[in-house]
Amino acid sequence: MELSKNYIPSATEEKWYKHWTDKKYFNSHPDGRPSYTVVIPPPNVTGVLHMGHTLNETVQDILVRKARMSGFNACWVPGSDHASIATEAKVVQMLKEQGIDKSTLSREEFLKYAFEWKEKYGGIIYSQIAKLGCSVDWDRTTFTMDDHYYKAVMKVFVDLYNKGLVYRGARMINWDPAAKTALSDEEVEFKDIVGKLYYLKYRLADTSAETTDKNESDQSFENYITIATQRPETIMGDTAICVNPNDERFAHLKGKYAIVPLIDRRIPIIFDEYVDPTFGTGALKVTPAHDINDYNLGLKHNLEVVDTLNEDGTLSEAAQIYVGVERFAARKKVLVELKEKGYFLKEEEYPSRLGYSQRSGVVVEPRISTQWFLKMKEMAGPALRAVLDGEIKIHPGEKFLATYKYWLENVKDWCISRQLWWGQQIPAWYDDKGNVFVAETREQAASLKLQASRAEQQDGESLQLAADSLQLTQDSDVLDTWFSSWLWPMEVFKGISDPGNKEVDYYYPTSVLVTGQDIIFFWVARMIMAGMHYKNVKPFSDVYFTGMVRDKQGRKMSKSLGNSPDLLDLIDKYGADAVRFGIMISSPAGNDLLFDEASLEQGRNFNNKLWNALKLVKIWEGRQMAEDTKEIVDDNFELVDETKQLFGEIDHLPNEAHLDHANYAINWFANRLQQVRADVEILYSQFRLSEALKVIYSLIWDDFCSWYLEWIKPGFDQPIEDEVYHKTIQFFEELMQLLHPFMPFITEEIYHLLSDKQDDLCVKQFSAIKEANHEILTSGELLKQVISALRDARNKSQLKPKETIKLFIQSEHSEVYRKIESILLKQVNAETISYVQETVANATVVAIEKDKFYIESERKADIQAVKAELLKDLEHQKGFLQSVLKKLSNERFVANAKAEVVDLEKKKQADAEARIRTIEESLANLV
RNA sequence: GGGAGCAUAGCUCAGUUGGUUUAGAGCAUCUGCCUUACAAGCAGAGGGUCCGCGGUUCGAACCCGUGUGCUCCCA
Repeated sequence: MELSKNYIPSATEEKWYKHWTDKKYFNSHPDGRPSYTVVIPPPNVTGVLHMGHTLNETVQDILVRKARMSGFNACWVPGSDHASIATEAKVVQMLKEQGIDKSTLSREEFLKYAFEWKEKYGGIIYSQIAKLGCSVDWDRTTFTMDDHYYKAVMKVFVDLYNKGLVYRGARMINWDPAAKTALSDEEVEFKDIVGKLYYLKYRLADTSAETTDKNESDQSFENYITIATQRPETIMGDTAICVNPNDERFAHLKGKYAIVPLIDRRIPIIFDEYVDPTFGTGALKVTPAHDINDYNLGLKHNLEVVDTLNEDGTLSEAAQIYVGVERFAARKKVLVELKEKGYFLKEEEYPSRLGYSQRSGVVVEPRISTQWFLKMKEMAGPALRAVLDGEIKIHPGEKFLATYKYWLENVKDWCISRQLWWGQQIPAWYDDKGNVFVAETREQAASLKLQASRAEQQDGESLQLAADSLQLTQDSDVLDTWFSSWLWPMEVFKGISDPGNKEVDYYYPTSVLVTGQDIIFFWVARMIMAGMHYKNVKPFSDVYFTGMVRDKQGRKMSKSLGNSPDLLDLIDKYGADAVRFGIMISSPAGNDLLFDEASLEQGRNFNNKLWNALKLVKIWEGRQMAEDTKEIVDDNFELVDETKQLFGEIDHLPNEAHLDHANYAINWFANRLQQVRADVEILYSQFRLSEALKVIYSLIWDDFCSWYLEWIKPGFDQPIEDEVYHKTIQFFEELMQLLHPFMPFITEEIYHLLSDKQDDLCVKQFSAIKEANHEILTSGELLKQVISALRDARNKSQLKPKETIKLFIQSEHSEVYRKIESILLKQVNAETISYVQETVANATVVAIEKDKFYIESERKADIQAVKAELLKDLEHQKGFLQSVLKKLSNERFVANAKAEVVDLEKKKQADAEARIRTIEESLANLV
């Protein structure tokens, strides 16, 4: 079969993904095997996968595929969440473009449009997940608004309400004036800004007169108090001025009143230690409706609450002036008027922080509003314990444990209601008197009301009203999306809607949760809360936090910066395997990763390397020697003596040495493979996937391609021994298996091209790892070292690759080199190798350990260059010896250090001395 | 303001309980090669005050203190 020059990903990716899904390899059903369960962090239904998702999904796929190939019943559940605010905003926008105003629609009509929109665009994200090669069980795809999921959310809400954990009340909440909904504390992002502090004069009211004189505003400001504020547009909501009781400057104002500028409201001057006398002027204007701290002051001092803002952020009737003007425009107008009327003193720059809505991006308005809340203190305890006790392990732990702990210990109640339509409508019903009945259905709510009225009036006669005739109105708000996604690890297996079912018993708790560190509170902590509350069992054993994906310059990827590449474009350009490789190789666990397309190029090059190695091996196919099929190496990779003899007796073997050195190479690589497999296993267990990939990459590129294949490569047009060929195919297959979780497509493709297969790599189980033989590994390292040093010497002597050399080896253990002679011969392009006892004159000399290698060639050796090289090495060795001697001559070192350490230093000394002798002898020879 | 993390080659990072041949890798750079799988490649090389200062120790990239710089979280 003719193989293309380069690997073409597009040709194979679709084919294999279809094959895997047709074979139902990704579908999981409970069985006797241990489960390995992962639930996808549901991307929101409106979106497309960005680079952060790509990293995330790749990590999960690696873990899941590895588990699937290691005896586990791997189950990866895909899905998406309904993203209340984001989706509603998009649907509203779409309707607007069609000339439809949301306010003209009924709830039902709007939801019909929203579901249509979801059907149309919700699938994009799934096709991207598939493109990336993710081995999810598509039959389990879950959406947070699915019927069973909806019911589960209702059930949980009602249950928590009945337990007294969910309550309704008027509180200061974060209000998004663009989305016109409440937000939770976590949905507010604070940004540093340079704000302005405006100093304003408030006249003091004349205490002698009960009512203020209309003419007062014309009077000069003889008696006034100066306040500093960042929000002059809120002065119309002022209901007090507060000063510190210990501040002597204001002591005389006790019991006095001040007049709010522009609207002439008379407000008391109150005293509270909350006020910092050193900030601003030491006098604080108190606006209980528009600041959380002022709100608390208001509660304490029984102040009036004047809400001067509408839900869309414009000034309300209560403001009296500039009604209907947007808040920031109003600020400008108010300032102008304050200046005109002489209330304005000065302004200064002031570094501050402002809260922005995570969803709409507008400045969040603190607002008093009646909302539904979940008590968090009660939920936090078990969630904290599960992590602190180590039941759930966080990776990387040192970074996030403290954050997690702090949040849970200081958590405030969670505002769970949203003034939106897209989402689970709150299952609370009100009667005309404002009584609330919380139940999963209207009927149950009605019967609750019936019961309540029965309890109230014993008279049964008036209660003939049927439940359905009761005029109940359902709460028009929906629940925060996170109030549904916190049930995710349970409800994807219907653990809430159908508790105790077979599936949830088998798959829960899940194995690992892979997600971004930015949703540690939004989602991770709350999932742990829900899991502990409803199952009293952790939702997952490990949490793996990936870092943020940034661009090359370290900036966060964002739509506004336009620095986030399109995933499908990248896959088109480099192939899915290369994208996976690129993002993983540059992604140290838990650290942010600087995304650079160069790493994808590296991935594509790696694909190509694999492809070319395949081509080389395929050239040998059919060129194998018809041969006795006897094994040449046994299970321990040792050469079987019998086989050795057998080959020795076969006269048509063209190059006995070739088999000999091929056997050496096979033995070495077999052990090297086992060694790396063991290393990779440890790295997996520590979630150090980036390093695992690096190790595998190097094993394939360096050890397999650059060394092993070169060592066993037969001469041009020469045949290859059947056994060497098959052993090589086997190695190649094992390497593909090892790499498969990281780069599933090309590995499956090559696996099948190497030889005819009935099975698929995707589900091929890993064999047990064998203990590697360190002797052969060390020997291989020495061989590599010798080859590299001799090649370096050739380079430095400016020998062309084609020019041959005569190599003389002076060693006390020449048998070591005789065993690998033919490899050495080929690798350094020597025409002969001889063993000598004496130095060889006028040759380039290379000293390695205690052995000396002389290179003789047509080209005269550059004695000066060789000498300089040796002197440099000598200096280094002497310096090293010095440091060792310094330690050994230190009595306290010898007395205190462990015996092994001292012995090691002694060995270092002996080795260094031997090397120095070798170098000095070589130098002497040069003169 | 409170807390956490980080600082090692030009860049991105490893470096396990302090001792493992006077610090390792990948990428980038430089030199030489179109060598019969691969120039998206091969062979080789150079490159470090382990952020500064102080301490503990026989011995510190590693432990402690301190300063500086960066990042993140929280208020």
